[in-house]
Amino acid sequence: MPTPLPLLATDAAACCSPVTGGILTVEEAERIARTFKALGDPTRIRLLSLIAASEGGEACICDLTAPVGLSQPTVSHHMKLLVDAGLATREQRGRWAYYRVVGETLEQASRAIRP
Amino acid sequence: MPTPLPLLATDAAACCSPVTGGILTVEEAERIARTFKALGDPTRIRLLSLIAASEGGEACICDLTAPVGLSQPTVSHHMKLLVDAGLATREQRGRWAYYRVVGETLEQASRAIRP
DNA sequence: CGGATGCATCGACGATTGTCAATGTGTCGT
DNA sequence: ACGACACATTGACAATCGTCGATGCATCCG
Repeated sequence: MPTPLPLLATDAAACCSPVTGGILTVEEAERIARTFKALGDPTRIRLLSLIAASEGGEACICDLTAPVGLSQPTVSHHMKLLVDAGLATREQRGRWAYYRVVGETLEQASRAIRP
Repeated sequence: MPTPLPLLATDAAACCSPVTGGILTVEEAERIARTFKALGDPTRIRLLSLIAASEGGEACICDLTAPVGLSQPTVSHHMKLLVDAGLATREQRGRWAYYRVVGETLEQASRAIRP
């Protein structure tokens, strides 16, 4: 079977014009800025890094509070922002909430500022 | 000659660990977040896009105020932030201040979040 | 059932941000 | 030299943000 349907392989790439690829509309600029705003805090950058480096690529809040040195509510707050921005996912399993990094969103953001 | 000295060919790449490439130090996270903070505003995203799309890849404040629909001091303020973040350069020529996008910084930021 | 655990939400606080009008600074043309 | 121009800086304001302690809401275990 010869790789049947590439089809929308470059889907994520086609969806968004890069910053340096022509004048962006206000809506496009707002969408792009929303993602980078979520990335514009050292604690959140650190949280993404910690989750990505965790076993199985996932971590719960209890694994994250100590490394970042902040209170549990604050970490929960940051994780909510990351989830809202599409940079992380949340999955409740029993008492714990497991977070994962969404590579697709990171790649999309990365592509948006590739010069 | 068998590709004599690659050496520092990947210099810009080697300078900064990516977010998903291991646990970042606080300093690295702060450096990365500083850049994305500057990119986390729709007006600034739009300004970069406008400058990059301008003739010669440069633009003065007077070219930018009308498209973004903000006052001249506000545009000056945003451009100062972009320059401070290393995302733009400023060159005074006569009465005008010409701004350009710094592709290297964009690429570095892009690389930092490549999953 | 009852206590303990993991997390989210709420309310509050100081700090930062985006915006503007007014003003200051340097440069050009007449 | 003087007015006009392009831009930066200042001061002020409302809005947003990052943080915490206190509290609420599930879920698990004995």
